[in-house]
Amino acid sequence: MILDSETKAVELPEDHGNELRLWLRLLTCTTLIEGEVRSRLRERFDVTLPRFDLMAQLDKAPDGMTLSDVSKRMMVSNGNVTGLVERLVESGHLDRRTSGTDRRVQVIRLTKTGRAEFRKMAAEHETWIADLFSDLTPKDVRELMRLLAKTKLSARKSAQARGL
Amino acid sequence: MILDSETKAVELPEDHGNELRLWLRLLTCTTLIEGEVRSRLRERFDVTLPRFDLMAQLDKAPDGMTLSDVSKRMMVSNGNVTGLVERLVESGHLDRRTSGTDRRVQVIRLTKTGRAEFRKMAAEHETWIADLFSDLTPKDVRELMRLLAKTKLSARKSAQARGL
DNA sequence: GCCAATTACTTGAAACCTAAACAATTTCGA
DNA sequence: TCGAAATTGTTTAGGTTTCAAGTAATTGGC
Repeated sequence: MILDSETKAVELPEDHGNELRLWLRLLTCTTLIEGEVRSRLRERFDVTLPRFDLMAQLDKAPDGMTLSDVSKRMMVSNGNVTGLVERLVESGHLDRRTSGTDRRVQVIRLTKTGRAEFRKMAAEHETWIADLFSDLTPKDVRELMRLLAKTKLSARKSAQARGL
Repeated sequence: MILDSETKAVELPEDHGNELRLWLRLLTCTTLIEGEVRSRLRERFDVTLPRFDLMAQLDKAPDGMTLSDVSKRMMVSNGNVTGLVERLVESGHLDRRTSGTDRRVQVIRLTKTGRAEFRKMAAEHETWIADLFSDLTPKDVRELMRLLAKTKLSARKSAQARGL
């Protein structure tokens, strides 16, 4: 099948080992940090990471969010959010009500208790993250931000291209 | 409580916003790519990501691995591996036997079928990854590798420090 | 040789997660 | 205005995941 190595009109198995190694390293970093945060959250506040993440989204939206918004922001499935919200309403951290203008829509927001509790956790959480990244110089951080932004765009583009 | 802003012998709430934003971006990238890989694996080969990951570990170890090895490498809990292996043995992808020298130890390896199937998936998987990262230049890739290596060390150190 | 500590793995409960099918509601074109 | 299409959220089934507690086997100090 290899007929023309000049014009590249053939299917040579190119070497993508570097990209693969990069992906594995990216995954390792994330898993490592995520696991550490997860275990500290449980140990210190007896809360799970998904709950913390959901509350973090809501803390940034004083007027509340719809379940779809949350689902998109957190990049998790609809059904997942339903269950997560269910448990957080149950525990008194979230308030949930049907939208006045669209009866399909559920608007959720943090309760007073939920917000206070989250703020306490968030403050400590931020120091954990700073500590986990503490060997990086400010320049490293800037450079990583830049390269990850580029990565994000690249991945989104590729995912988008497949979607159609 | 703030008495001495010169010697820094006080607890000022420092700003770690940049590290936090970096972490969120890192998480976004990983989630994005992982979700894409997950959905392509399902669509193309009807296999889940955890199964693919486990098989990938075993493909690199022709003589097999113990469950503990797998658990450490994949950074998941022991109990998780037990169930995962269970299902892969059931489906004929894995072979599992008790070690001859230590009857607590289970050694697992890919079956012939399992290996063949994995190799097919892996080849395609590699092109997906290359595509997802395709907007990065070789220099970007090198630079990311370097910075992520540094990040990994930093995080490991911080996690280690807490562990004792 | 004995027994306490460690190691390897399994089990069980609860939570998390996805994909797919579904019901309710809204939107919008003809 | 009517009805098809799209949107929002729930439900269901099947996996994945953690943590904690438990069992079995080995190791090492005495």
